[in-house]
Amino acid sequence: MVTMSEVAKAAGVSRATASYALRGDPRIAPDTAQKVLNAANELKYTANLSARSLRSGHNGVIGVAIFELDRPYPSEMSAAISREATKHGLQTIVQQTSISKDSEIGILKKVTSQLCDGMIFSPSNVSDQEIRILAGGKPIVLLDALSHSPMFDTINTPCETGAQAAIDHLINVGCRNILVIGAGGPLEQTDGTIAGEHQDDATYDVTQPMLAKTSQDASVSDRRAYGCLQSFAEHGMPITTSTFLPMPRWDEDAARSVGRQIARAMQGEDATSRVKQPGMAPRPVPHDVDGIFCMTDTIALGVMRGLADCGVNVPRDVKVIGFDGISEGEYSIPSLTTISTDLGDLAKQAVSQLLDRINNPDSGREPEIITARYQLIERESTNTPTSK
Amino acid sequence: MVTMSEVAKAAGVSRATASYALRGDPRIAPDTAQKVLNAANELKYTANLSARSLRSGHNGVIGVAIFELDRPYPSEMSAAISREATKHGLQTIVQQTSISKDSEIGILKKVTSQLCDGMIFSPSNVSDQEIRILAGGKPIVLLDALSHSPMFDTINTPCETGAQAAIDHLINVGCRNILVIGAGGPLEQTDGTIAGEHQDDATYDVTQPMLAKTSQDASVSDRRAYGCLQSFAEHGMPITTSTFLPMPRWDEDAARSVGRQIARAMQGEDATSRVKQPGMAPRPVPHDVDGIFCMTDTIALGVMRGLADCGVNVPRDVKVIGFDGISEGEYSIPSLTTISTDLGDLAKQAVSQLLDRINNPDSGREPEIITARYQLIERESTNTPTSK
DNA sequence: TTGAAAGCGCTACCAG
DNA sequence: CTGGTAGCGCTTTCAA
Repeated sequence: MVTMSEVAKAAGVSRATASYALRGDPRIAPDTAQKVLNAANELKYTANLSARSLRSGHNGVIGVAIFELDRPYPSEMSAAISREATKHGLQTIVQQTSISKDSEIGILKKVTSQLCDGMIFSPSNVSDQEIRILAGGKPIVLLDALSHSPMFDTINTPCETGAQAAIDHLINVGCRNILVIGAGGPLEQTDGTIAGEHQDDATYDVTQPMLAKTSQDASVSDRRAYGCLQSFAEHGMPITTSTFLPMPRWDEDAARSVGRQIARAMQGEDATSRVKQPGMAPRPVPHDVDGIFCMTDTIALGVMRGLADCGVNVPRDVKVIGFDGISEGEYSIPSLTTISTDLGDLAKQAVSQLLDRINNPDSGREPEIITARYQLIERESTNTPTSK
Repeated sequence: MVTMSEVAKAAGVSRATASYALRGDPRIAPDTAQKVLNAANELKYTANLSARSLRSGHNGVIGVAIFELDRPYPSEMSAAISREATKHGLQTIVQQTSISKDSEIGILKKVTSQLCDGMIFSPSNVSDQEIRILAGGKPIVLLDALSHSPMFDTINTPCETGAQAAIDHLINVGCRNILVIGAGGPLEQTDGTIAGEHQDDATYDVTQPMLAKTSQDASVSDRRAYGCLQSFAEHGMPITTSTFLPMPRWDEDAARSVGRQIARAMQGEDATSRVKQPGMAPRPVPHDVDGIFCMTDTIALGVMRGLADCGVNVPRDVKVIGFDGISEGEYSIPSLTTISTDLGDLAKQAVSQLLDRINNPDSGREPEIITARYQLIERESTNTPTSK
């Protein structure tokens, strides 16, 4: 491995001069600098990042820590951040935190915060407090913070407005019995049961539980549920104990199973259908559902697959809209209408905030909360017969 | 940031002793070690990776460099490697190399080889020679090398046997006019034209061009094309100038367009159909195609989407099989039959090779070439009426 | 405008 | 078994 000393010697200057010249410091005379650059090229010199990092405290690398690498949304997000960082001359390294939930903390502590000048982090199980400690003073930008007033700059996905737009869209295309999948909604209580469930599936005044919840929580699913409520309220549509169907895990397989059960309910095989999921009490599901909003595109694709398993046609029998805008939804059959988070915008904001913190470590400015843009992308899964 | 000196002081020992104790060196007395560990815990000490790396030359982190982060196959592969590395107590960082082709080299040089003890690299544009220089002496394991005799340990996807199994399967389910999408096959010449194309789509003796090609090239598509040829030969099925349909870019959008054009050809709107793709001369496509093998699942999903756009039903009108085994294919409609590369096996082999090189840098053993396992997963896209 | 020298935090060699 | 100590390669004062 060729070191800076060798370059300096080859160029006939001192190590210090070489260091300045290589980073383009103006205090070095142009021709001296050129000599050093030539020598470096000649020897194929590359700066040792560990040494640089150790000495100066930064190395031009930022970290991205996401839950899972092999899911479409996080991986598209990481790719977008990576591309954005490149525009600023930064390198990006990505880490998945999920491998073992217990070790999530250790992973962050050990690598992401140490190898990088700062990190963009999508938290799942760790609190702000813990993150602060893990980061070791390095700048952090959160993606979808878990609390309303996070300790770090935060870029949120457009949960409230996006979800509202999703329900608006379903109503616009004629849906009147809408099911929301992946969120407990205002009726879900902390013990996992559903408020008013005993009320025999009738309309139920949700004002109290709704307010109680939305003032405390800030999880992605709660914020999206809140957006749904806004839309329902504006359209004067009542919600019932079967409007929201929570899912213990947001994965495609579970969604497919839910899709199948909804299909059977729609086909009336069982008059009092309830959806069963592992680790959750059975939940009632409306028999006359004509529109479904899923918390993520992945859930939507799974549900659509489950509906197809049982011969229910989307969009003819029921319309489906997702959230995220993963590219998979463009090529699925039917293609998926979705609230597409603008990942380019999200990445731009996240990198910009992080850079500001890296470059002005002592600015002392308050954490900023930014919401990324979104776009409603209408595709086949909510087509109406006349609209095509 | 708390340093080792502080831990040592708190524990009442020297820095050296602290260093040994923290890494569990047996020469330190158990109770001394415990004292140090307690102090470290107390102070929330974390080792500085840059310093460790600078001094000892390794830090327990391995790098994975893939082309694109936001495509299913590479991201699933990275996730698998990441999980495998964890089992060995290693951390993994992932980088995408594609941001700009020009910068691919710079990225490798600057980060992946410097921040890590070694790297697993899926090459796209750089030669072995270049990689060797970029790696700066760090161990490298290649995924799907570009040459037959690479300079590094290499884990290959099961191209030949997998592709052969794919064609075998299509033939088994009754296909007689098979189209291979994404590879030029033996007839594609270095100038991009097709040998024997003037022969009016008739059967054409491909022995010469086939041998000429397969003895030189080792790209993934060539190796998969070779597997196809084996199967065709064994079944006595002739190949024609329209058996192989190359694609300039393996992306879903281009595949969808190809799918549409094939659909139109099948529907006989144009008696002499040719598939047009940007940057490529129009290629003939068989009108009576009844089975399609795509070089990747992503292409297959795009093609199926294109066929669906034009009302062609899979598997009724034509059967489709892909390659890779991405999870998307399990939930697509129809679900996709595929040659699924065993990513667990691939990851295990890759990490194991890399670890051996890291731990025995001077073993001098020859580069090893390993082929990962695969599995044929039969799903709806090749279902026959009787088989379900 | 350049050079000398002092470390960044850690590991690994020795000596005790 | 433990402690002193010399750097890993670089950046960054401070002098010249």
